[in-house]
Amino acid sequence: MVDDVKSPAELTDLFRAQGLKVTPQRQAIFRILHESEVHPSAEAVHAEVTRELPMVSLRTVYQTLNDLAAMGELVQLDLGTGAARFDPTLTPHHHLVCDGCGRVTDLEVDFPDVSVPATLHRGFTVSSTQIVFRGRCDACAAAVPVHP
Amino acid sequence: MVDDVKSPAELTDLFRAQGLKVTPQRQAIFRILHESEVHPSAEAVHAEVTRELPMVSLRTVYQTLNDLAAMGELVQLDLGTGAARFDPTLTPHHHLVCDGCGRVTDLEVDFPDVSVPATLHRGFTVSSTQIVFRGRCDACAAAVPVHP
DNA sequence: CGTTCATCAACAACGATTGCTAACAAGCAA
DNA sequence: TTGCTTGTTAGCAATCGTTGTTGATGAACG
Ligand SMILES: [Mn+2]
Ligand SMILES: [Mn+2]
Ligand SMILES: [Zn+2]
Ligand SMILES: [Zn+2]
Repeated sequence: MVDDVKSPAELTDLFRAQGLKVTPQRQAIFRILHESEVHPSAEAVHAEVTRELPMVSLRTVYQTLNDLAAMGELVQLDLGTGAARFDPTLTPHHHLVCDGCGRVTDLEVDFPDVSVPATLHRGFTVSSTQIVFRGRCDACAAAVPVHP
Repeated sequence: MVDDVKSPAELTDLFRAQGLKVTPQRQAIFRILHESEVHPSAEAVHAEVTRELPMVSLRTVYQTLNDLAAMGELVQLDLGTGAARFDPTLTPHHHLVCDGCGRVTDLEVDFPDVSVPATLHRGFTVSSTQIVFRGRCDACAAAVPVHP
């Protein structure tokens, strides 16, 4: 079972409960995240939002995404693709990252053997484990047969 | 057996073979990388270099680190710690990243079970697998006992 | 020694993100 | 409804890490 980002209605309640106001801009962001199958950057969310509300600033999008991440309703990923990616899937999972187009795909597989051996952790306390498989997605592999 | 960055002498030969000149600045960078136990950022390398050669510009450091990375003699890591880190250990391995101080520690352990199941890779071709354990190093765990 | 290339300084510029602030508008009370 | 209060927004400046540009200088290599 996958723990996804809450529905726009639930996020609305949550924001009100935190004393935050629920604006049309925020509601649009809630909706976009809830419907998103990808791992959008702030820019990408902004591009979506401005299709409905052309005047929303990128600043506002960052603000709301940060608020959601701070509440734990959204996961911020830094995968070395330039911009941070926001993940509406809250359950811990891993990722395939395409070096060609930057596409991020979920890998919902548990690797129970992956942990730091007690003899090697030297006092380090692990709070999260991220596995990133880098390579090329089907589309990018087809586009560049041999050499770039 | 660990495949480390080549010695200053070897890198000197390599640069000459590529038609690149070997300057005191570059030699200092070669030496620093060869002696480094950490995963320095370009800034950190620059700070070291300027202890010997105070006039070396950060631009030159970036240039040389990029040259080395392009030759495959140095690995550039993006671990979400702000600046890129340069890794003198060339053998594939994994990392512990401290969320407190940004320290990066090697984990030279092989996890043979970590791979993308054939039923799930959907045409994705994996070229590298990175495992990052995030958490707190001993020093940072001690510094922040309960709450920040 | 002469050619070539690297370096330097001093910038500007970049992309991603955050800080600042004046103007605005949502929420609430009367 | 009206008006007040306060959170929110848009717009812009600024930040950080990194790269591009310039032209003058100097060093490396053959
Ligand atoms: Mn994901
Ligand atoms: Mn390493
Ligand atoms: Zn791709
Ligand atoms: Zn630490």
